Amino acid sequence: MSEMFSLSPSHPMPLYAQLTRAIQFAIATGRLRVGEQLPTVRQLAVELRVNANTVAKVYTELERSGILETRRGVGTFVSARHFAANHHEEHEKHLQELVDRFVEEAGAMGFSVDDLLDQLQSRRTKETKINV
Amino acid sequence: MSEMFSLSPSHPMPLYAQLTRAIQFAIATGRLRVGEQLPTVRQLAVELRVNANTVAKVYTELERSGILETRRGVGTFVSARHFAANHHEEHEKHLQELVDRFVEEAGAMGFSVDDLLDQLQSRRTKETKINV
DNA sequence: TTACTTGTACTAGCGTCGTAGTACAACCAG
DNA sequence: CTGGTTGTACTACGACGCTAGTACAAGTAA
Repeated sequence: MSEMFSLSPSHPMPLYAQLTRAIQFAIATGRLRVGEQLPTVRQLAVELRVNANTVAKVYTELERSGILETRRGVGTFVSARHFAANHHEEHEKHLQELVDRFVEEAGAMGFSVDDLLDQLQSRRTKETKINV
Repeated sequence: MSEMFSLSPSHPMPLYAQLTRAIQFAIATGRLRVGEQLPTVRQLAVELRVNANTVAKVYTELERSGILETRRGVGTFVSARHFAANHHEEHEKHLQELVDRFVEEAGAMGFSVDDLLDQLQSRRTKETKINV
């Protein structure tokens, strides 16, 4: 494990957000598997040259989302619960919220839902998306 | 013109952003037509109980985007240039950027483009969207 | 030119957010 | 129990963004 994740302090996106995304992405793409242990808060903090609290906040937040599971004195792990049966409902809800925001923003710019559909359609055929 | 726009100071979205959206939306829906004059910076500031500078910044920004046109000593108007022939390319570019962000965010959450398409599809049939 | 309108530039204050520092609490292994 | 690990709570500082205040510049109309 040379470098688990990588952050750019100069990037406008805050460190904690970058790390959150990185972890979610790693799980979604299978680079982190269910049950697997993540680096220690301090360990990852040193590696990323970041305060331990920043890492801890990310872990806490992801635990709240049900993605991670943490045991004091042991470590933090990729949760199995998140991938259980009832997970679908929650996940679906997130998707709905995301699309809500998206449609709203697009509307303010004068785009219709159909415009968005067209754009997305062209992407579907053009690119080969990473499959989880 | 009782109240051109309305803002919520308590809303987390900053005033300038609210106003920007409101103006864009008014133009997109035809409530403000090409060539029409907008309220004066100070006039609108008083009406919205906001500093004149806040309104001015919004006007300036929208002028940069080519949506408005301002003439000193006269006022600010809805630009015709923005709706010219070459406007389409630029507008299309904005749409692409928006969709880029969208797909990226969704990807981080583990959603595929097809998932997004499904969600959007259901919205298209469910709601009757405002047509510009 | 002069009076009055318009938008603009500069500055300061305030709040919020992100991050780091430090000290604490829970847990495991011996 | 004891030493060392783990995550956690609290606090404070710095930076940035948003808004307001004030003074200025450019244009119009008489």
